[in-house]
Amino acid sequence: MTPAITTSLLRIGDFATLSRVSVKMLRHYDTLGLLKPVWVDPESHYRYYSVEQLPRLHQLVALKDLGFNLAQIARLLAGGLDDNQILTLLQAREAELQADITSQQHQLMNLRSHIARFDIEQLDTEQLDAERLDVGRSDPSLDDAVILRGVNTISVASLELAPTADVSEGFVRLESYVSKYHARASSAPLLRYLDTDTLELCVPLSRSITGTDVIQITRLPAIQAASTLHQGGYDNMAEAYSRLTAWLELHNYQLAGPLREVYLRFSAEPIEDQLPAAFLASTSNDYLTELQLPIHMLTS
Amino acid sequence: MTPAITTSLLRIGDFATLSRVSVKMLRHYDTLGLLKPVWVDPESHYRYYSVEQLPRLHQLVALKDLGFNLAQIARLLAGGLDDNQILTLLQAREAELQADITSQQHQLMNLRSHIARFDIEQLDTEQLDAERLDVGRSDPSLDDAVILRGVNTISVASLELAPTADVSEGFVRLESYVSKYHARASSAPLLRYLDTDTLELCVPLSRSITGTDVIQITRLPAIQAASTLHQGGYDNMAEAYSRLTAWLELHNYQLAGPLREVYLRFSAEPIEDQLPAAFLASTSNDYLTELQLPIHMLTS
DNA sequence: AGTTGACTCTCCCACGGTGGGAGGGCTTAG
DNA sequence: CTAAGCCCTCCCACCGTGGGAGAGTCAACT
Repeated sequence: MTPAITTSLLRIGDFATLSRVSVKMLRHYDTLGLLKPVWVDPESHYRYYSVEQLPRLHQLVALKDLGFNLAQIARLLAGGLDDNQILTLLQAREAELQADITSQQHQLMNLRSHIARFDIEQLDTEQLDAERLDVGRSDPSLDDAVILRGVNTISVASLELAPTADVSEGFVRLESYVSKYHARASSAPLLRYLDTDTLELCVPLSRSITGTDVIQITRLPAIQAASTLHQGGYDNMAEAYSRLTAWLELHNYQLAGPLREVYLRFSAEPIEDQLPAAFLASTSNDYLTELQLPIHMLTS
Repeated sequence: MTPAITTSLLRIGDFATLSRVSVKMLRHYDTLGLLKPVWVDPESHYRYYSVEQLPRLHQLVALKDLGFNLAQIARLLAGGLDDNQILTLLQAREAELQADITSQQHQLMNLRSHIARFDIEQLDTEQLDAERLDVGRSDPSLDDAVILRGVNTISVASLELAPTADVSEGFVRLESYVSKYHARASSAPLLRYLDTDTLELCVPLSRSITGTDVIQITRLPAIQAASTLHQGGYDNMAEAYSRLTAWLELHNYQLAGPLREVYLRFSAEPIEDQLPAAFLASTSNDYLTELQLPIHMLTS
């Protein structure tokens, strides 16, 4: 009983049929060195495979189905990795996949709240036909002025003030303090409404510096925020605020932190003229302010 | 109070800073017609944007975050779609996303069962060191011979037999019946163990034909299957079977239907010689059989 | 032995969203 | 007027997959 298995050679098409992997891909795996044919005719360059290669190919496909890319599969199939290394790769992939799923679930919830909004509008339609004909109406699908966006953590120098205090004087103090250290990051200054009798002015930092009694160095947390823009002077921002709160209710989100006003374009005080020019506006018509309302997504 | 808003024009870099979208992408959106600058200098070709364009850009980004591609976004932003059309698009995207998530969750469970297997092995290692040194051992990460794969529905002509009956005679009957109709699909014939005293022989069909009293035309359901290959004659397939069942236990899956034997390479009876040559083997050493064990994934 | 049809070879291109870089023009502050 | 920093267009790369052109090869049937 010698195990004299003399398997016949398969041409690439037959091997493709057997393995249910396309000819194109087999050739690709060959050039990548993932699965070389057992024999290649030196004259015709025809690739010849053997059934013994099916298990390896199936491993390859299985790894692909786990979401590894071909480079990673090459490393895994090459062997020479001990169990711990393999385990690490698997776990890394697990974490990645986990993260992907979470982010897609967020997408899905987001999408559903948009769809829900349509359903509400359709109900309205039935009841409020008369009114609607007059009103005309903005495009309902594309939240005209409010968007949901992620905001990263920001290192800032901050200063707390009473609501009655002079805000721009506070910013001047902050900017001049930060500029002494040459630590000004080139992003927009902002303000947070910590509670009804505290404002917090923030100026982004490019590196860590030390604070003072009143000027604190902190990191603002990353948030998901409902965001809207207000263009023009600061006297009429009520509209933007009501847009935000209406959106919040409609989409069924919950407040998750202090509101932020981000000053995207504004008038520079003399002391602030080291700021990136992109942020400077010449007239109050050009002022641009982003309102960010931090939210939790309700896991419905 | 005329609304004479005369906004200044922004160069692409400033607009990119404000919108947090890269310059590259702004140019790309321009060429795709998704967001044209309000003005382009005809001499220098410099693009000039206005802050009024930010809301549109933010809509664009929001849609991108919902997973729409740029072509779809173009359609959505172009306007001219009524509510129902938009709703349809949103729902289509919802379904797609839902499907993606499901498939990724399958991936994740699959991945976890591989990881779990490692943990088990590491436990074994502590307890069974002595033995293991002798045994040598196959690579544990890449289930050497068993893979998990999806199998699509297959239209087949089928014939039920008792386990004692002559299988190859049954296949001859099936193949000759099917070939009369020229309805043979070019994939491998298979057998299902319906219960302890019924075998079902199946021959894939390329189109629907009518059956007879004993030859039935059906569709095999799509399954997830643990799959392994057996090479050689049919007298010693026990090893392959035990591989499968061991794998099943190890990975904590549940049986979800009758086992299938797929005859990937075998000896052709004369009557069957219309079969694709890829399936024909000349010696029993070249026989190739795939065992498919349909499984449910346990939602752990 | 030659023809024919099916198969295979290599090489190039495309997708989509994003970024890198080269080579050259434009603007604006000093 | 110069230098630095913008901006322009055009090309290339990623990654996994497939399409197609043009040429060569194999096997089966006259």
